[in-house]
Amino acid sequence: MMAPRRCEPGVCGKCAQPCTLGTLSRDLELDLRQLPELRERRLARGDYLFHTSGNFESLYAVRSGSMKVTMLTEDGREQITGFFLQGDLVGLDSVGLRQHVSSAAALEDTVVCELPFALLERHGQSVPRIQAALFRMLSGQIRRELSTLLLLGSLRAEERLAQFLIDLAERGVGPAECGTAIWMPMTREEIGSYLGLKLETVSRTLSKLHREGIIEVVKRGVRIRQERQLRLLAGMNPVPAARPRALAH
Amino acid sequence: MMAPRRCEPGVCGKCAQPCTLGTLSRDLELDLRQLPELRERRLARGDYLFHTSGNFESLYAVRSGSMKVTMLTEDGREQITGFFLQGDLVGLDSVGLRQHVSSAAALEDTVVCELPFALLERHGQSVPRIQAALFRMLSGQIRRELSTLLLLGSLRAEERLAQFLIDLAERGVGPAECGTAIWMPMTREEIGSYLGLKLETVSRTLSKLHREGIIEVVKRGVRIRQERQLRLLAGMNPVPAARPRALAH
DNA sequence: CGTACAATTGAAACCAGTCAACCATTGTGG
DNA sequence: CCACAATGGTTGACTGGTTTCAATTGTACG
Repeated sequence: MMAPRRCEPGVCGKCAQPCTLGTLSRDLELDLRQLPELRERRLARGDYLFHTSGNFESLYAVRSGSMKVTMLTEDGREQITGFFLQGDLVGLDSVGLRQHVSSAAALEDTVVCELPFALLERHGQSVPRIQAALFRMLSGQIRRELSTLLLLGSLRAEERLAQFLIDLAERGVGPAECGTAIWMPMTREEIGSYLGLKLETVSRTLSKLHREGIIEVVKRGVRIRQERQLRLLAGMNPVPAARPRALAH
Repeated sequence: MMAPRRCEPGVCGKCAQPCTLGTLSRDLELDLRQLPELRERRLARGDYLFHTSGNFESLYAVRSGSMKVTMLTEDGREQITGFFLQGDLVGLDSVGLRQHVSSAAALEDTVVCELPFALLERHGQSVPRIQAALFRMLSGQIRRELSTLLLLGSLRAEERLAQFLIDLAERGVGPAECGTAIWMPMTREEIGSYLGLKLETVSRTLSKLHREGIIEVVKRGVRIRQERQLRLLAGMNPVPAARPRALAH
């Protein structure tokens, strides 16, 4: 029922079969083929890829499955700062530091490719195109966070959810339109943590959107019924933007 | 009355007198001395350094004064995504793109040093230390935004203001303590835009903190009276963190 | 089968937003 | 020089969206 995710070709090091490396596969494809050091890691739901304060050594490209990245506030509460789906790059927030500032856990069975940052840095030094690609990835992360920042700063619950759903949809296959199915691998509480809402509010708001016929919700599956209405709620132009991948990660 | 700002030595290109370049002066000091291309720009309050959709070409280091960076939501509202004080680097959010995704305006009379990004990129290519410094700056921006994200996602008005004030204080001279004076070059509305609050709420909350004797507010000047209480409100440990510069920008 | 977890829904409390009035400061033009 | 408008700030009363607390149902997994 739920949509399969985009799968761009590209072979990364030791992975036998073709795998998706998202931005990386676009930006570094040719050069990545030549990197022999890429390791693969398999995670079950709940497994941590790294923890806050652990040594930072690698970025991770999500091959399949999905992850959440969390941070702790100084007084001990946990908040999700991003969801990472197939093709996304995890770990950019700790570049330049010895230790991770966040933790990453799998939301479901997940496979990632490990990209040692020292290696990327070294290659960036000799290949301008790779250095530029690394800059692009870092600044891309900045912009995704800025989108979330705008969302948290000025939108109401309904609008946040609408934007969240459209973002999830557009990170799947093709543009979000009527009938598009969205798979949400995270709990209501996790959605709330990311959107700055309580789980009850998430549940209530999803129910409301369902009741109004804008979406159809069945557990963690959502189907868009009135794309136009949903975009309107999200404060977006009715016409899909030129470059989708706007929010989250 | 208000505290002077930290002033690290370092000479940047054409600027005759020593100037503060913040992170840059720490990371690139030696190499920057050799760059002849650095231009200086002077802005009056309200002047824009760049606009959304304008060509992205340079980063800007704030020598004196302060700036605000704003973004537009798709439905046209404006939100401030960061304040930049002396020594901060403006423009990182558009690295890797042709056009700026944000606008930057001076909050008061301000002087900035222009750092053409192509130049930095070129130098990063030949000098590993500079490439690493650029990575650090980009990832530093990511982490500052993540702090703001946590703030917007889980704190109440009072807590947001407390954290905002401590951040402003610590970006001044030395640690925030009782008696520390803070200068806020922005309006209540601008503070609210950044913190996800309405200007009335900002005003009311500042008044409340004043009434409780935690701070003293006189127009745009604030003096910390009960540091411990303020940190408590901000959800911070009473003891100042090892590395201050946590939030905002 | 029962425990644990996820999700839904209702009712009441509360925090922040909205609307509005008022004051202080600044700058402009008659 | 004064009048007046524009801007920034403060405060009050009211409204409303979200949170909080609580009860209930459904679902997965041992």
